[in-house]
Amino acid sequence: MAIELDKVYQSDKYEDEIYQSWEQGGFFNPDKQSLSDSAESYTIILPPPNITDKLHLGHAAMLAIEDLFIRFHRMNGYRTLWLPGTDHAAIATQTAVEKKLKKEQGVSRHELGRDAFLTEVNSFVAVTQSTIIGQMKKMGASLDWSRLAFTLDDDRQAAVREMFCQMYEAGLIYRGERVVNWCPRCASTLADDEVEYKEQKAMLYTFYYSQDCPIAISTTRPETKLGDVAIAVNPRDDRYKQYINKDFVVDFCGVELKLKVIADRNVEAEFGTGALGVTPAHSMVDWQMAEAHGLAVIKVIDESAQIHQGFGDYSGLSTLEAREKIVSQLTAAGLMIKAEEIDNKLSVCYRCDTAIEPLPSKQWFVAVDKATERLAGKSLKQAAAEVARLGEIQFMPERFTKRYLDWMDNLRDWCVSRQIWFGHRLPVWYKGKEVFVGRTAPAGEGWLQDSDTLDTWFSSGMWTFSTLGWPAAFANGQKSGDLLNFHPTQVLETGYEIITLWVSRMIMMSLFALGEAPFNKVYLHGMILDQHGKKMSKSKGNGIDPLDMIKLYGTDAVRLSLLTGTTAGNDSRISEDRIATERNFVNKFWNIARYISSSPNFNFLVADSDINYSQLTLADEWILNKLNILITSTTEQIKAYNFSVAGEALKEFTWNDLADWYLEATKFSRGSETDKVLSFVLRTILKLWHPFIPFVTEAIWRELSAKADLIITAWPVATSHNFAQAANFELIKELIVAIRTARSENTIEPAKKLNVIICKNSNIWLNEQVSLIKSLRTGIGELTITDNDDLPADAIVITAAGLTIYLLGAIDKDKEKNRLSKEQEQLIKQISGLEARLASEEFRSKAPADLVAKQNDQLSAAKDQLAKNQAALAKL
RNA sequence: GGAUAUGUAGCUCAGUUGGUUAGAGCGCACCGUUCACAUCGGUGAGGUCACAGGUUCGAAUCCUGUCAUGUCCACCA
Repeated sequence: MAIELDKVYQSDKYEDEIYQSWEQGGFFNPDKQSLSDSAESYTIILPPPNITDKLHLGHAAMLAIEDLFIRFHRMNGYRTLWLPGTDHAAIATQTAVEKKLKKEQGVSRHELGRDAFLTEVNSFVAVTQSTIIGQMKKMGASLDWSRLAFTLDDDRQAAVREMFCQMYEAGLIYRGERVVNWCPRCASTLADDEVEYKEQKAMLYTFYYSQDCPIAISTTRPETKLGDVAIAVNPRDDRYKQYINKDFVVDFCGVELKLKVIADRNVEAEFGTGALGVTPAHSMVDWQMAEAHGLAVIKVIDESAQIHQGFGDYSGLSTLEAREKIVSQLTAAGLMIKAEEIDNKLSVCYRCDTAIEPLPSKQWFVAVDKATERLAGKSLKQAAAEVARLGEIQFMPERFTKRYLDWMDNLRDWCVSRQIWFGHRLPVWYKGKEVFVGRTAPAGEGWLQDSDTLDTWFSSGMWTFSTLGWPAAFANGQKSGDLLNFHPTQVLETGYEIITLWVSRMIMMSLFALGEAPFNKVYLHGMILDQHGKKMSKSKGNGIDPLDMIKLYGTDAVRLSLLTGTTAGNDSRISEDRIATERNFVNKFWNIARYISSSPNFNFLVADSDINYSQLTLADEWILNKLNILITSTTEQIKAYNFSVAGEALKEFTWNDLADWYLEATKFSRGSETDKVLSFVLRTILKLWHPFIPFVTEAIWRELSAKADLIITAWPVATSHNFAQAANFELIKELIVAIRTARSENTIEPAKKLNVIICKNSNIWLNEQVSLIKSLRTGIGELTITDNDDLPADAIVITAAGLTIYLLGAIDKDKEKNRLSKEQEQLIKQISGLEARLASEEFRSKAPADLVAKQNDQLSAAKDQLAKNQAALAKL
């Protein structure tokens, strides 16, 4: 029976309702699916978005890609879990709330106090979190909300404490002093990744420490020289070889320094004087040199960026004041050789842009180089590198393996303590000199918990298993429950920019906690850029809000624009035009369904086996054959993560093959099975398209069928039937295209119909196809089929599909002449090229045989064509 | 400085292990339709595949170098 659909697909009429019914149907939850016990698992843990802000197009792309993988596997019968969550993003969130409080209430976090401030943060988080979840649902993400997690909720807090204690017990977490990146404004250490560099001009001073020291040094920070313990030179620098290992005691602006001359490869002979004053307390490199050479560490600058006690007049001065004072003293004493302006990169805090002070400080570290029994005698670093080297974890695209390994090999101990309030508080308590590390507070009076919190990546590093019930689900080395069913996960899909920050930490922590990698594959997507290739950002105002686009064009259009035209690891550009184009496709798809379902004999529930293959028309065979190939290629491409290629092929089929050819053909040549074929094709492409554009496919499915829920319908399988007649429809197509082309290339009076005579020499010729050719937008008036070669001299002759076609009508002969001679030129060029190649002995001996044969055929075809062309030209 | 990627039509991008005359979408021009489609369909114009060498019977594809752009890492004392 015929079904009436709206003329235009209205996304807002369907999307929310469909999402709700999916959710209520429990289709996102693997526990609620009827699956055989042997069903393989397919798990993706969603990279948790920061709760600081609403989602942007990058998130939308991530959701679209992962949802595609998930829906595909769900339809293929996997025990499919996609687990949602959000990240507390410690520093980022704290800063956001601090700014908000300052702006709205004019108070700082210190004025509020820790508890009151955290209450503020938590209410902020509650709001943003629900916003983000709402956005994910708008994107159609089929996430299992029953397992929703937050990196700072109770379960995750318990897991983090457990992890910290286990690592401590294994000797991998220690408290130590090291030069850390200290932000004096945030009063916090920063990880190396959180430091940014800013180009600026700086003064480079070159001077002698004192009259007694023969080596001059250069520095931009003379005030730190109060803490120097050595002078480093390049071992190959002849100027200084004689001084290596000598000690100097100098009076540097009133402060006594003991300086040892050391040789170190890291010193560049070309820079400055080629000699470097070593200040272990206030420079990362210097710290490493000091460690390597067993030198003392003298702290000059304190946490508020002032000169420390014990430096006489300098104590209490700001770094800048101290610098000016030292410079003027050196100048006065005649020790200053020169002061020049140079380009310099200043390290600044990524949150507040304040200059970083490298400072020695007591911090908690994860030892990455220490061998442990938990990792069979390997260190975290070794174990994490090994899984990538052995291919247990594969990066897509592969080139990122190298980036991962390079970074991993150079990894230093990971400083995990942060001096901020929002986050996982360290499970560490102090009483005097005593230190206690434990899952709960120690018994007894007087214990004070460490006020620091953990680096946000510590908790997100545990994300794949802390969300699946660890540690409770991991007793005596045995996994149970979700952890058993869903870990390791199959694929981590994320942006390439956080390989080092996040991916590496997840690998280390999973190896430590469970002895297994957290995932098998890492699929890396590129960044979403604007149409000019620039990063989208709020300050530039070039951002596109996915929700705005969804409102205007529908979720499916947004998804499709993010899923096609991309390749793994490469950035992609997106514009509103792109999304509008995809909306047009979605609407086209809807109208295909509308057309098919409007047939009086329409029956959506026809089974594959209902189609009688012996009753098919050429067009029926052709489309079924195309569809069969499409099923196979789509399945393979998605399995290989080439979803963009799969999407392009689906679009090609749907728009060009199905809509432009098959549907048009059915208007003029309808076989007895055509209605069944139409239903079958529609049903199949709805399934194939569903992972890409879930809403419109489900909407059509529901409108046409009593049975709901395309989302859990089985993925189509190709048939082994051989559609022998399919190729003959290709010939008809070719013929029609040739007539259309000839018509469009020649000037024809608009009202005039073309009369066409086809010279028959093929056995595929069927009467039913004649009407097809006549009607299919070719503008043909009369069509004659004849065996007679004796045809009108003034006709225009074209050939296609092995037939000779005569066009009669008001045709511009000059244009036709022009066209024919142009064609002739091309043919001659082609023939000479082919002849030259085929004449070459080497080509015939070395090229594959089928290629040679193919090109031979081609040559004779081209020669035939040329003869016909010349004959036609002669007639004109 | 090291690494990595990119450079293909006016624009956005495909191009799998080397193999006919290098493709798609958008835009543009022309023709045809108004019969499922805020239309739709067809045809066409436009490319020294960044540049220069090399390997090969054959190179957009492999190798070397150069240039441009992007990104990451390290360092800048």
